[in-house]
Order: sequence, then C-alpha cells, then structure tokens
Amino acid sequence: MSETIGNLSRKEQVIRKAAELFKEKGYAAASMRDLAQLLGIEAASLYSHIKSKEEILRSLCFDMAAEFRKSLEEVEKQPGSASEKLRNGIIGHIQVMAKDLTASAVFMNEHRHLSEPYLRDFLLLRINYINRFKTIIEEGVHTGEFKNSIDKKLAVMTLFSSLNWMPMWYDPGSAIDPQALGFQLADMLVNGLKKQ
Amino acid sequence: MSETIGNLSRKEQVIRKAAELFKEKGYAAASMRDLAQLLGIEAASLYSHIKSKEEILRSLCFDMAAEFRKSLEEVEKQPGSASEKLRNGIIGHIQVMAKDLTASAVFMNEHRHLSEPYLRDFLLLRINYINRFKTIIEEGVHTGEFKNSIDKKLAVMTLFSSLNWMPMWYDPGSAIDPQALGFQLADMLVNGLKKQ
DNA sequence: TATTTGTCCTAACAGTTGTTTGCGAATGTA
DNA sequence: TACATTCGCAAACAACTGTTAGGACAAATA
Repeated sequence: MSETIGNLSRKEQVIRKAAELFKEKGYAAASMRDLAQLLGIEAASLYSHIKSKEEILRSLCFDMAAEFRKSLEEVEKQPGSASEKLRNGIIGHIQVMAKDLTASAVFMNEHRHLSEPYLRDFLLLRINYINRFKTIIEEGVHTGEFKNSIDKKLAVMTLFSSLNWMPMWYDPGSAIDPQALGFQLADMLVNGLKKQ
Repeated sequence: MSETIGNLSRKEQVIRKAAELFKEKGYAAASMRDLAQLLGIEAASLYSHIKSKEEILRSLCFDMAAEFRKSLEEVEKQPGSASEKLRNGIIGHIQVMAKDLTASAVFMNEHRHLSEPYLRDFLLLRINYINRFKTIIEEGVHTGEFKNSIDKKLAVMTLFSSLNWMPMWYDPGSAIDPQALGFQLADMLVNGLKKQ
C-alpha cells in the first residue's frame, strides 16, 4: 500500500491540496470538508494522515522558512560587493518561491493563523531573515554603494513587499521564466526604473 | 440618540472597529461576536446599524477604492514627464493609505472575501487603476525615460506590491512621516538603491 | 403631550466548524 | 495462512457561525 502516486505519499498529497485551497480561499475560510472534497474523501478520513488543520499550515510555513534560510546562507558564504550580495539574495528568494508558488503564497498570507507558540517561532525566523538582508543593505550604504538618503527599514520592507507578492500575480506559464524574473526584479530594485 | 461621539455615527464606529478587527484577525476569522465585544454590546445589536458582515467589508473596500481613484485622477490632470507622473502617483497612493492605514490593510488583504457580483466590480476597479499606472510606465519607456529592458507587468506589479504592503509595517508614530515616506518610496522605485 | 428614531437586549434559528470514535476493507509482509 | 498497516467510512460531538424576531427604554421631534 501507500501508493505514493507521482512519488507523493498520501499525506503529502493532502498537504499539497490543502496549500492550493488555503491559497485560494484563505486558511480560515477553507474548511476540512472543502479539502476532503477536493481529494474525493470524507472529512474524517483526513485525520488518518494529519493530526489537525493547523499541522498542515505549520508544515507549509516552516518548510518554506527552511528553504529561504538555506538559500540565504548560500548567498552569505560567497564574497562580493553589497549590490552583488543583494542581487543574489533576491534571485535566491525568487527561486525558492518559484519552486512552490502555492506554498509560498500560503507562507506569506496565512502564517498569521498559526497559534502560539508556533506563531512566535515563525516571526522570529522571519525577522532574522529580514535583518540579514538589512545588514547587506547597511553594508552597501557604509561602503558608499547605496544611497544613505533612504531609510533602511523602508528599503528592506519595500524589498520584501515586492518579493513576497510575486506568487500572487506571477504566471509560471508566462514568457518570463523564474530566473529572468529574479534578474529583472533585482535590477529594478537596485538600479531603479530610470535609465542612467 | 445618535450620540456621534467624536463626530462619528454609531454605524461609523462599528465599521471602524470592524476594520481594526478584520486587519488583525482576517475577515473570515473575525466573528460578529468578536466585533460586538470590542464595542461592548451584543452581537445581535450590531444589526441595528449594519445589514450584514459583508456590508462592512464592502463599504471599507469600495470607499478606499474611491479614494485611490480620486487621487490618481488629480495626478493624471497635471502635465509632466512620466517619472514625475509616476512619482506623484506613488506619493498620492501613499497619502491615501496613510489617511487610513487600517482600512487600507483590509482593502488590500480581505477584498477577496467579497461575494459576487461585488468581487467582480472590485477587481475591475483595481485592474483599471493598475492599468493607468502601467500606461504611465509605458509612456516613460516610449519617451526613453525608463529602461525598455524591464517587463512592464513586472514593473507595475512590483510597484504595487511595495505600495500595498506599507500598511502592514508602517508605524505612523515613527520618525518618517507619510509624505517623506512617499518621497523616499518614489525615489527608490524610480531611481533604485544604488548611487548614480 | 404623543410619536418617531436610535440603540441595545434576550432568545433562538439553522447551518457549519474541527475533530473523535469505532469500524471495515484492502493491501503488503511474515 | 496470519498479521500489521494503510486508507477510508458513517455517525456523532460540542462549539461556533451569521442572522432574525420581538421587545424595552431613552432621547429627539412634532
């Protein structure tokens, strides 16, 4: 048994479908009966695979968080100027998202429905990640690469806003592929829209 | 009757508090009993002032939409280069948001819970607004002010992502005031982080 | 004074929520 | 063959959902 259709265990199938549902309707508005119906089973049967609705959300949020963290660590290892690091950080972030747009959307929009103490843990991971980007920006301001006229909190928040909304509008079947998207996004944020 | 504490009718008080609640917990997770408790009354009493939960959401979303529209129309009237128009559009958008950060957050995050046909209407207003910004960007590319290397959809979506997340992190009591925020945001998006 | 309007109440409704229990059937392993 | 595991079901649970009905009291209006 344990058919692992397409290399996915039944539990993984449940979590995947849940991610789609959470993305579409939002965590709170998505019921376990909705989810069961999408999988062609009864709601009670879900509990053969998962412990609770929130366990699904937790696994989606924390798995994504781990991916982001891994990506940033790679970037930090490599030497280079602040703009190069920032550029690589942006590209890495986009690539992680592009690997699972659905989970990314849930990660971004639904994490607030985590209960304590998970919510606290999640937010700590998040602020740590953001602060490491902020450090890169501060480094760039310090070396004179970046303007010092811009508020650093504003800069880093604007950066993450741009990145984190990508899963909401990006169509993976479109002309621009994830890598090119990362390149262009990095260019736009670092160099701006204007010709120089 | 009709005490209008602080110039707000009871209905307006209900809608305001609802906005706070919707922002904090999300529309779907916020119950009418939660809202009633915040106002110190029973859930049933809310219905003396409003027709339904969704009516509150509708009024929040469409009132904000009208403000954004009004602001953009002002900008379009005035002559100037594409970067000037874009800059003014950004500053206007930020100012509208800053006037009501709570309603702005709801407008942005909770509009999807509108039922048809309101959702459709809302999305039409939104795409129209976005397209008018896109036109400004295209104009800038055409006149050679902006790079033509950047995908226009990407550019406009990145712009809106940055703008729309502002209510999530901006602290109105902070050092940077809404106008300076608009200036800096416009500068960052048009000219980038890098020194020129 | 009489009447309307605004505001809130208790009680209740029908439906939905996440989840548990106990069971059965099929599949894989010994 | 015997056994364990996986996967699913029906039925039920207590709690919660948005909302309605019908009434009470006070302030504003006539």
